[in-house]
Amino acid sequence: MTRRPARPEAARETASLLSEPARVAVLLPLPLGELYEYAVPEGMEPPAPGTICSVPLGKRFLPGVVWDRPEGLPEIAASRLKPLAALYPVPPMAAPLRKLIDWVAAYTLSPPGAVLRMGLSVPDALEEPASLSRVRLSRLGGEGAMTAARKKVLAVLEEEADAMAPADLARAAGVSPSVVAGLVKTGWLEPLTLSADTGDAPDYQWREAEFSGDQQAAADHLGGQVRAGGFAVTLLDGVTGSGKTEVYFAAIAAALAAGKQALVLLPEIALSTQWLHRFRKRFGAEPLVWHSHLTPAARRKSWRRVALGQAPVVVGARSALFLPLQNLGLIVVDEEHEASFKQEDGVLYNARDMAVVRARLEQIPILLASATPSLETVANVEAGRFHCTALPERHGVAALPEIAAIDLRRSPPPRGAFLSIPLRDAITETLAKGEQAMLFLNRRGYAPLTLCRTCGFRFECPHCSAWLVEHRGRGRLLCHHCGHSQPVPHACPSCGTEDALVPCGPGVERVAEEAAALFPDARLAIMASDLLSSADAMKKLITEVQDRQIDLLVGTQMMAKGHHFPHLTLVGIVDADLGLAGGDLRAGERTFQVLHQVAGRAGRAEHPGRVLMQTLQPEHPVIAALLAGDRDRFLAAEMADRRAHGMPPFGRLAAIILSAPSPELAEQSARRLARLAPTDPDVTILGPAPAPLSMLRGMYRWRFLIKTPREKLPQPLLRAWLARADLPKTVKLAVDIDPYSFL
DNA sequence: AGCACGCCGACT
DNA sequence: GTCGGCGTGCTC
Repeated sequence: MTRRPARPEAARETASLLSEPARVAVLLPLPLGELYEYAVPEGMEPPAPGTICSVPLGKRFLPGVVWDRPEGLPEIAASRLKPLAALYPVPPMAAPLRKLIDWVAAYTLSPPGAVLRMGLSVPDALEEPASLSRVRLSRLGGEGAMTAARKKVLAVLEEEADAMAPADLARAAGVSPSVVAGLVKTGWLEPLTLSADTGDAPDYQWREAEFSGDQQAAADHLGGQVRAGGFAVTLLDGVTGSGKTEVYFAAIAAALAAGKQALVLLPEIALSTQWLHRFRKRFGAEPLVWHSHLTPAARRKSWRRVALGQAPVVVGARSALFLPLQNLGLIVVDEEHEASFKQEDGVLYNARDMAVVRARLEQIPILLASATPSLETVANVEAGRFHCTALPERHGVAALPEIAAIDLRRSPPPRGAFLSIPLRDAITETLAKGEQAMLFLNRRGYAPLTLCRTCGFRFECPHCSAWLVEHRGRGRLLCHHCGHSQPVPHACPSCGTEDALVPCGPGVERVAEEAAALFPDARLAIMASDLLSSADAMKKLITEVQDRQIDLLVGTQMMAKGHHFPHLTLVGIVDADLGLAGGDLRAGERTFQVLHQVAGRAGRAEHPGRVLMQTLQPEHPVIAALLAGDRDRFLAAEMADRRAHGMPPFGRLAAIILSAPSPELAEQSARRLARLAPTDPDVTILGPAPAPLSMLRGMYRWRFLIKTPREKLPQPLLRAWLARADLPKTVKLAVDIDPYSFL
């Protein structure tokens, strides 16, 4: 280790004598793969790691973060170094977040800069807020002489805008700033104070919740963890209605009481007005909300508030994980089993898992909450790596309503229809009692396949190997993978026969059509992501359902998420087998989770509910477990199955996806890569094979699946393997560690 | 990620 | 003869 010079100036003098400027390594928010070095301008103290600065790159300027210099970073010639351009007036990125970025990069095999991009997603936010002073025309007019210069100013304001910054206004009018100042003084113009970009942190005033004994014990335990600090992972296992949210609110309160911040990750923030409402009720103020649909201005403002320490509680979707919270005391991941925590493009990471990593780097506790925990989490609890706090059901409230199967082999729906007679009868009864019913089908659109009755032609996406899905509401055929859209023609494009196109299979729109014909007096609504234009439309529909302006609700998965419909007493699952068809690794788990969640929509304390599941295979383990209401039996069976096959959580998976502009090139490249595959007795390499979606967005795809034992991380092997691959530039290679999608 | 450089088609 | 398409390569 080199000794620190007694006088820092001495070091600088030496450096300048040798004309060797100090240099720093900077991570740029680009997929560059390595750090770039910059010269520290003369007279500037070398900025510490974490400092956010602006640096020249080519002919533009980019924000970057001064990074810890890794061992063996090759020094480039001093003559090639460009100087740092400026330091941003924001607090430095703290060491745990920098380590998280490096960790996620190494784990996902992504360039660190690509990960940094998620943490520096709002370049504008690094600048000081724009001047907030503006002037506008006064309604009352003013006093004093109306000179030519003053007239020009007023004319510009009349033409151009309601309000302008004084300096801009003077420039636009071609007068000196003093003219504008004079107009303000005489009352022709009035000054405006725009809302500040940042403000004081909200003042949370929480009250203690009224807890049952078990809830209180859980809350005390979690509060103790937060006060003690240190890394600990706890599964908060509790069904809907067990008070799970209130219990973790107690942990958040403990963090706030200790002067720490809390970060809550939720799967889909847009859907959680109910969550925000509960938070507000408990804490008396809103948390800071972060998700990818924020407007640029809101993003900027929120990022600044977080960076400047004005956001004690942040709730967000997965990208909130990379926010620069400086003083974290707790992370909560609610609905931890949700597949949407897995980012499926760009850097492929699972926010739930990376949240655990952040908690470890920050040395703080993290809570994973779910009514249907993932097998990964359950296995970690069983292995003693995670703690578990289970909340028993509340007395008098059934965890799940009674679930019954309708065996479609015995009670098939009438020809061309999708609702069986028993389900129709149940809806009739429910509506007759003045109660609400819900029909669930996890498939958007009218029909998943359209074909020609005469020649058998099927509508296929021109860019993907997938059928086009008819969306009757919009009168178009859509590809659910790439967004391709085309009108539905009258004649078959292949044989030209008119009116021969028939929809095959049901989507929510078609089920709604059938229900509308069967129950013409019922007020019906469809809830699907593509039919609701905005979060507001969603909110409005939910309110209508809660106010009993809707009798019959037909919808997809988005209906299942945390909405409380007190008058809903019947849930009909139109096709319980749908999710099991693909047969991928998580099909059973996913189906169990979504159907469990949908079933939980039926009934509340005073109105017992019931669930009817249409199925062709009531004896299937997943369906049988749902019918028996036995989650733990399902988990145990699924766990045994995964263990027997060395699948996650008992083994590790990684996928390699090659995409190329032609099928030949894709196959050729895959075979070339296969020849370079490592041979390791512990490692199973499946493939190469065409991906199930062999064409996606016009690219032809082949894939490998790599399976290793739990103790053996696949990254070193993959890194070595892929480094040897020399593929044509047009072939894209993506690595998906812990894949969720097997398409 | 940008942005330039660099070779092949339709036009002022 | 140019304008411009996007393939390829570089940025400390």
